Amino acid sequence: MPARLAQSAFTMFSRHGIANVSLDQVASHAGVTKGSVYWHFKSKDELIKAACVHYYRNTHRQMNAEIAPVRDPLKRLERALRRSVRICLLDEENRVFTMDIWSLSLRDPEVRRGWGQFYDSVREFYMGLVQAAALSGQMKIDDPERAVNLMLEAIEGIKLRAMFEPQICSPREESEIVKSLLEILGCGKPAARAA
Amino acid sequence: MPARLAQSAFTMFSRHGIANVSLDQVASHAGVTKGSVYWHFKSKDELIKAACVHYYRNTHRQMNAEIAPVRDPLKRLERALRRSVRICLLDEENRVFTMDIWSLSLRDPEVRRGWGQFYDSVREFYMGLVQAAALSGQMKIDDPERAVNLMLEAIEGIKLRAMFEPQICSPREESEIVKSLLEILGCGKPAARAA
DNA sequence: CGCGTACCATACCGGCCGGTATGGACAAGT
DNA sequence: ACTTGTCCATACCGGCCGGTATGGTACGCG
Repeated sequence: MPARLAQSAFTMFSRHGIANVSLDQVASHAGVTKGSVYWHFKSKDELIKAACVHYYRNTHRQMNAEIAPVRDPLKRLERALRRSVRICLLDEENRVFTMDIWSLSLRDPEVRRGWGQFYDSVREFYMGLVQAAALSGQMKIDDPERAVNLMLEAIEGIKLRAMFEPQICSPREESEIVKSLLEILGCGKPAARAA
Repeated sequence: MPARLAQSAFTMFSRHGIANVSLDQVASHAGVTKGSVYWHFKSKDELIKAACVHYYRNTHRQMNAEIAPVRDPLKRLERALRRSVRICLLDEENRVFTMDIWSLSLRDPEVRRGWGQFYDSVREFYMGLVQAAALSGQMKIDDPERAVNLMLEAIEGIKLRAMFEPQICSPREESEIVKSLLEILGCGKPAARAA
């Protein structure tokens, strides 16, 4: 039941924003009442943190599932990137949730720490993919850590740009962006660098 | 007085977050009371939008002042980048305000539109700098628009990374980041691209 | 069967804050 | 001097929501 409440909290938070969701609504969505919420969590903040953990786990699970069926290192990297970009471009609920968590992180050190660890794990995830691709000789990269950091920064920026320029949320743009990210990683530049 | 209220609103919002600041506090900071606020603005949302406009204007003013004393195109670009990066790394109040505005943008189309126009102007600003540098032959760039977009995305990402990894907020990292951004723009790669 | 315990529903409180209603100070116009 | 309009202070309302207090139900256990 705690997991179910965390799930409901995440869903409602993602849909309407954390500040606009009361504990009554979360409880109602989970089929219980506020009394039950306060039995399992001692405050709204605790519930928010539980929703974050739910989000972290889900993200990792889906990301691993995305690259699982592919063996080729470069294709795995590209698949992961494509999924990240697609979420940034299209998943509006993801935007709502992450934005609110970022705002919260500014004032709640615990939330900030949790999200920071999540980012670390994402970085490690991509570092693994990049190094695998580099080992297989499919790409060459001078400073992997720095390149991955720069790429991750760009991904977050894309999420923001998608908010204010919905017109970039097309499959064509998606491919373009993925290509740009691969270029940051030192890969690609297939024809543009011809001159 | 409306300008003064907008200024006070921006200051308070930046310090404590929009949701945590009541109109009484804003009025008190400006030396008046809520009655005056509701005389000049018909709601808190209006005041928030006024604070945004204040922020846009200030940013443009300071940015232009930053590059004004320099003539060399490439140095102007680098100076602008350095300032943008520094704000992302160090200006915590800027983070608070922008985060809250981003969250608001998700639900208020008017706020979103305003911020989108602001971003457009920033892009134009950097496009001008990049094209000037390109015309002077100091850098060569295939697709300026695309490169500038990618760079701006990375800048926003840096603001986020600085939240969760305060250790990157050093002058040394600042220079590194500026160098990375210049590389995105097609400039630099001083020795790394030797191979 | 009595009893404690885990889990959940109901009812209620109280503070905060956006918004309003009202009145007063002060200047300008006639 | 009287009105009118601007600008601001004071007082107050009312809803929302986090949090609590309490009661009820089912189950396990001796």
